[in-house]
Amino acid sequence: MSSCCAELTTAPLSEERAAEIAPVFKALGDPVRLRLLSMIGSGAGGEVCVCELTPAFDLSQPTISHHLKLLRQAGLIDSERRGTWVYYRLRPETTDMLASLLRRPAEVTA
Amino acid sequence: MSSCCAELTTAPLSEERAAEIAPVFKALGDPVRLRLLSMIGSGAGGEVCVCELTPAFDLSQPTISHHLKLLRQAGLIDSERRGTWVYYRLRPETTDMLASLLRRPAEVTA
DNA sequence: CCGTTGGATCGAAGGGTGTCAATATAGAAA
DNA sequence: TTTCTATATTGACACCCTTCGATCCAACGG
Repeated sequence: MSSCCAELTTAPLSEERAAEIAPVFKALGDPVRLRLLSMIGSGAGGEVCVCELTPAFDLSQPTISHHLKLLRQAGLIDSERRGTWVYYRLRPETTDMLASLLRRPAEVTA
Repeated sequence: MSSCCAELTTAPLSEERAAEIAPVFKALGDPVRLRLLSMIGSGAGGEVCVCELTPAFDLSQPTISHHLKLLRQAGLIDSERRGTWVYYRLRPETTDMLASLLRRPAEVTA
């Protein structure tokens, strides 16, 4: 899973690589998941308890749990159970990979 | 549509901003559209003719046209008709916005 | 052991998405 | 105008996705 050098603007993506990346963007393509990810990513200590996420939305607990599962399956977050509670944290490798994919090659002094 | 400073990892996204951004990621959440975007983004002269895109896939012409429409509605590409042909080009402001949103704040010298 | 609480999973309902064949539209050429 | 070619739009179908209530599982406290 190479993650270098503005792939989007330098060469056409291979079919395989596109199939690999698309699901990650798809996971980001929902407002609830986007907010969940930003809450997790900006959480103090780098992690957030589910018990803090669920009440922040006007959605049922199973729905939030479902969205968290999708984010985890996309490789965007990780979870860890400690006692009764479950904590989620960002996986920066994944967001970094997407960011570098979208970045433009440094202005060819047009 | 502010686009500064690693919003994802610094503060929770507002409901409104999440609703604004999610559709753009959603447009990227399909392998065909990702490949289309990368072909357009890496096209010589900054633009690519539809007549070059359509035969590159094992899909019908209406299907490609549909995906291009979605990418355009998401603000990721623009189209221009010149004579019989239609040319698509990248809108870098949009991909730049996404990239900066995903970027991490420069390592707090952990 | 039992009851309670945090979280995940299941199953179903409703709306959305990707794909196609058929058709429509825009421009060039005859 | 008539015809041909390049894209876009329409309508239909199968599948997927978000959401919920109901239920299950794991961990702690009596």
